[in-house]
Amino acid sequence: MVRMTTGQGTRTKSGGAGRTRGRPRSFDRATALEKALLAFWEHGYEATSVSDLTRIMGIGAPSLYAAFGDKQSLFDEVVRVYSGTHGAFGGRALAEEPTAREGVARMLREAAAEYTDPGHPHGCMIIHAAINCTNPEVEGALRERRNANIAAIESRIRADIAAGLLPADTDAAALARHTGAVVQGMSQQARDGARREELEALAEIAMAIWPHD
Amino acid sequence: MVRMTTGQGTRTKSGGAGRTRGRPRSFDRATALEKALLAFWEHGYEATSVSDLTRIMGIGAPSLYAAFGDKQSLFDEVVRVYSGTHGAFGGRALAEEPTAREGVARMLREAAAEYTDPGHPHGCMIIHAAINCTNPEVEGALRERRNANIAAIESRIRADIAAGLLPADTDAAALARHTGAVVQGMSQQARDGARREELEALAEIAMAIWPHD
DNA sequence: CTATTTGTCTATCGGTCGCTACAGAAAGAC
DNA sequence: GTCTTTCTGTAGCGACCGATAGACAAATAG
Repeated sequence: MVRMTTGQGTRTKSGGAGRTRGRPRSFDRATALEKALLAFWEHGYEATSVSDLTRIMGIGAPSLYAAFGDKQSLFDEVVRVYSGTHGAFGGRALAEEPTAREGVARMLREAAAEYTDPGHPHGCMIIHAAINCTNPEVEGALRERRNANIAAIESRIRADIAAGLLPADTDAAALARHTGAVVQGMSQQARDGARREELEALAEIAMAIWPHD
Repeated sequence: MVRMTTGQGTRTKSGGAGRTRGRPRSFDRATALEKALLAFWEHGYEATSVSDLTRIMGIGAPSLYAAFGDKQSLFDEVVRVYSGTHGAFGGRALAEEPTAREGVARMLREAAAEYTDPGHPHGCMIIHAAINCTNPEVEGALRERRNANIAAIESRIRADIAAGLLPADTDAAALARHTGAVVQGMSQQARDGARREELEALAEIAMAIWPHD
């Protein structure tokens, strides 16, 4: 296998002038990271081997370890990238819509589209990438992110209760858990082959539990 | 490690009189199968190694392979046992309650209890044991069971529509998918540490989408 | 140029995976 | 008793796991 030897990789931290010292990296770090993201998303943390990663990223194992640390720190970085891109629609919806109800409605609508997008693996990586995992740190990190997402929904609902937009006796925790469960179930069903319209119909039904207009 | 040598294992197929020929099995097959079930339930198919299994089941690897075939057929048998015991509450609820609504309500109520039972691993084995799995047969087998469960809910709803117990324009497929999503989300949250009362509150909210009494 | 620094390549490490060959042990058949 | 059948324990198979040592390549610094 012939690979490029004329290094034209991106300069990290090059503030315009100063190039780094030694031999330049022969691959684009961000591109390789995106490849790793897709692999982890599709197969999960443990089912994606370092050998899979080096093949998909197009680099050798020593390059991977030099650029990203070990497999676990590569995965950590992938999770951070995912949370800021494909996984950010929920937080955006809650932050940008005027009410919790509209925020959740948009979250579910966008989840139906995102989780079935043919351009990338189906479902949510945070929900599925470390389910059957022998590494408790990796498993726990994603669990905390899932619970944090539910807590964010609950917090948004509490804000609406405080603002008088929802009845004072609303069970914010249970309502948030319900929303989280619907999202998690939608992700599972997207992985199991559900189509976008099916998830949209599911989401619409789920919204019926909210106070109607 | 000293193990029993006086064979008193169960006689398979012994119709009362005729014992089988050679050396009797030194362990109880059903008990060992139950141990394997708990291990697979807790850690999933791939994250449970044959070495884990032999240690937990208290037998050597050759005994395991002689009694159960390979790892995959042991798992298949575990799944069948699970579906007939811990995983049977949903089908029972749908079959025994007079309406789909009451069936689903009972299903969700029992799921909250079952998924958080401290006597065994949390959540549903069918939903979680083969998520990050390199074996497509195992992964596909559980996916088919999940989709079959949703189809069973849909079928029960359609029966109520035909009987006039639900409005004729009810979207049975979407309603069934919603129920399935709630169950799957409850299972995930049970794994993530949710308590029984929290899941019960979640389930109660989910029931609000049905026509009220 | 040489010296230094950093990345890539080949080849491999020790460990674990699922699985099994083989010899011996424990039962019934005779 | 001996013969046959079946199960058990040891010991190890080839394949893959995550990770790295060491030699070489490609850049800058002087």
